[in-house]
Amino acid sequence: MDSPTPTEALLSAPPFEAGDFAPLDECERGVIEMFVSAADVLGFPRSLGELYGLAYISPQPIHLAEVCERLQMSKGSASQGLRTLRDLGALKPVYIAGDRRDFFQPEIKIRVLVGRLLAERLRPHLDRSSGALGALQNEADSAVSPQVKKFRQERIEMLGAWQKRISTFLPLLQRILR
Amino acid sequence: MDSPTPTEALLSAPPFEAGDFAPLDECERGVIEMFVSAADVLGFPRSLGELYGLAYISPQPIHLAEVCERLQMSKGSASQGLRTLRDLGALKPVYIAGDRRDFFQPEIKIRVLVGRLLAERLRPHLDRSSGALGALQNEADSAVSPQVKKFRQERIEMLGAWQKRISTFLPLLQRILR
DNA sequence: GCCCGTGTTCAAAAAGGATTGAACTTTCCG
DNA sequence: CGGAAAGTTCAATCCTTTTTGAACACGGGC
Repeated sequence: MDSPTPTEALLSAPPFEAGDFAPLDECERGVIEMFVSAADVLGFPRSLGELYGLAYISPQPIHLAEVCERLQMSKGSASQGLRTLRDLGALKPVYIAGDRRDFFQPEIKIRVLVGRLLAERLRPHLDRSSGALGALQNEADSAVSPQVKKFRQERIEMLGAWQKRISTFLPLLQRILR
Repeated sequence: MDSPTPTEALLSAPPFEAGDFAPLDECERGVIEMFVSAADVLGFPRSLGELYGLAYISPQPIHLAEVCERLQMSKGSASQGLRTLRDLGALKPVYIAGDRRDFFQPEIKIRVLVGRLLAERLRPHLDRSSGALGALQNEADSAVSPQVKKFRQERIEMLGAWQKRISTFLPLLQRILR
């Protein structure tokens, strides 16, 4: 597989082994780039942005072999990435009769995407810290001086207020993103 | 500075060189831990969480030497971290007459904090991608088949709608967080 | 001028994540 | 029962970010 005809070498420009899937065109690359950038903003690895981006701009459901070749990504990375996105609810499995491969379509309802994201990211943090807050209140009581004690109580109380605010804001956000 | 009396050695437990500032107590550690966790959620380095957390729970403005010793952080890290947080608007410089050191207090208005964060993180991405969207529309026009062309136009249009939605949502968020 | 306190810079080291690739499992089909 | 196709797993590797530490700048005060 290392001896393409001169014509092939010129036409199928990309210098990697030939395969069954077309290389990305300009438009696909552009869309994927935007999702990579978005993934970056959200602190997700680049590969997740690529995977979702490809799914988003693909008229047909995508599958492992396709993304490996078109995104030039290892099978391991693609497999894990697809699973992560499925667990996140960003990619939905699509059953195709008579085909053993696992196909995926993107979830495109922004409300669902954001909801899952918040549940996955923010919830755990909120839960952890709201649990810790009570203990902190007690710690503050054993402060060195009365002034410091009062200051700490205020600050910790404010922390609680922030959390409550955020907690009440999340459902509201869900409703807004309809 | 390496020969404390036996009593000192036992009382000032922590096994690092003695200094001018008290080690963190339980309460301070707990609060800082929460901000470290929050920094993690937001994708900021741990040290930024520590710095802001210490500032938040400190009745007095903090300064470089103090954070180095109390957080066991190198001068370089602390210096850069303080600057980053100042640039982000999360820490405010405090001038103290007759003292050459740079003191900082935390910004505690959540509206300001969130505003700066969005401006810093989301804006650049939104600007970049809204610029790219136009070009993508054109790319889509040169699609292979009419079906694909239509599909791509729809998807890219939806991308634009998402962005617009987010853009209009940000000012609203600002008003909600009052 | 010289020294000391304060803070910055930046090359190098360390740490932490992401990616790879090869071995492995499972399932289907002949 | 093979064997091929599809997917998973995970230790090793790679890469990016963070942190360190030492050298450097700056600014008074003596």
